[in-house]
Amino acid sequence: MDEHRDITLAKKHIYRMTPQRKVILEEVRKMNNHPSADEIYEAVRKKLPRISLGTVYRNLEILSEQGEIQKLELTDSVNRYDWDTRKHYHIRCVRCGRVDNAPIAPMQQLENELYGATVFTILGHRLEFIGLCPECSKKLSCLKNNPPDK
Amino acid sequence: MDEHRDITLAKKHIYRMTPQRKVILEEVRKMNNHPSADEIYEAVRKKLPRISLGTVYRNLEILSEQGEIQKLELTDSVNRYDWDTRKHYHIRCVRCGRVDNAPIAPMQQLENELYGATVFTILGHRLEFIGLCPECSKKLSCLKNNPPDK
DNA sequence: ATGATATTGAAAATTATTTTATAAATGGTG
DNA sequence: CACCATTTATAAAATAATTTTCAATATCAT
Repeated sequence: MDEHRDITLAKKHIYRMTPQRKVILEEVRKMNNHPSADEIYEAVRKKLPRISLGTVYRNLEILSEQGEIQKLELTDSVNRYDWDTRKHYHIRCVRCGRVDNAPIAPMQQLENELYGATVFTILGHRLEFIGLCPECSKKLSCLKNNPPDK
Repeated sequence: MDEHRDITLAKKHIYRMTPQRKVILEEVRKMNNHPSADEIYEAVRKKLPRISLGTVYRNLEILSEQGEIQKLELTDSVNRYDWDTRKHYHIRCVRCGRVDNAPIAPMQQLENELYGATVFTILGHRLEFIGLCPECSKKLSCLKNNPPDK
């Protein structure tokens, strides 16, 4: 409900490097599939069995705030995380949720097109492609020839 | 967690026109500010005081499935609804959540650029601009000259 | 009017995420 | 090294948006 940003100009938090934070970062950097917090939790648990999910969430937030990782807020129910902090777009499978990078260069000029045409001050944009991964495409075309309900 | 789409080819539901559904549609058509389910609920309640929030959610889903309205899944915690079902982009204020239409034409050719460059079958794309509405811009520039914490 | 089934209201369930409280760990300083 | 102000971890509870359940109607093609 209240998702308004914190606008205080308070002094920056000084973060400490903890074993938990280090392992979380290492694990995210090993994952190439844009994992969710829960998937990262499961991976980290193998190294630190007593870690709590809350710690994972908190550290993912801190790490993305620090620019160590990128938080992907896709039009999906779950947020995903990416070790690659460079600007790039994504493509998401509507059926299974798989997320790949979209091989297309970021288009900053999109924002320029709005200049003067809106009363808003533009800060950025978000572009996400929706599609079907090869596996789901295949399953769906099978279903089409052979519907499950006769 | 399980947000995979229903892929059954079962026979289409036959929807009935209820007073509730009709009032919900009428109210959304009156609103120009991309209202959330809760805002629609409040508006509808003035006409039908005994309606439940669940009914509003259920009908908004049905109405958007039927193409009577458009469901906007922005990178916001709440979904919004739009009486205008034509393809268009939006710009959202990061601070207060206000959503305006983005005065820029839909770019279908964006999807073509991915053709052959990804293993996905492209179904669509989503483009959302992030910014500050005039009111929030003003408040922020005041804060800059006069920070709340000395 | 009748009957099959879609729909409602109210409440409970779900899901992802955030917050709280208490205890423990960290790292700069004397 | 010991002290100490914080930051952080854990576990559990809280939150918030949305969905589901279920028993009681309402709808509409026949």
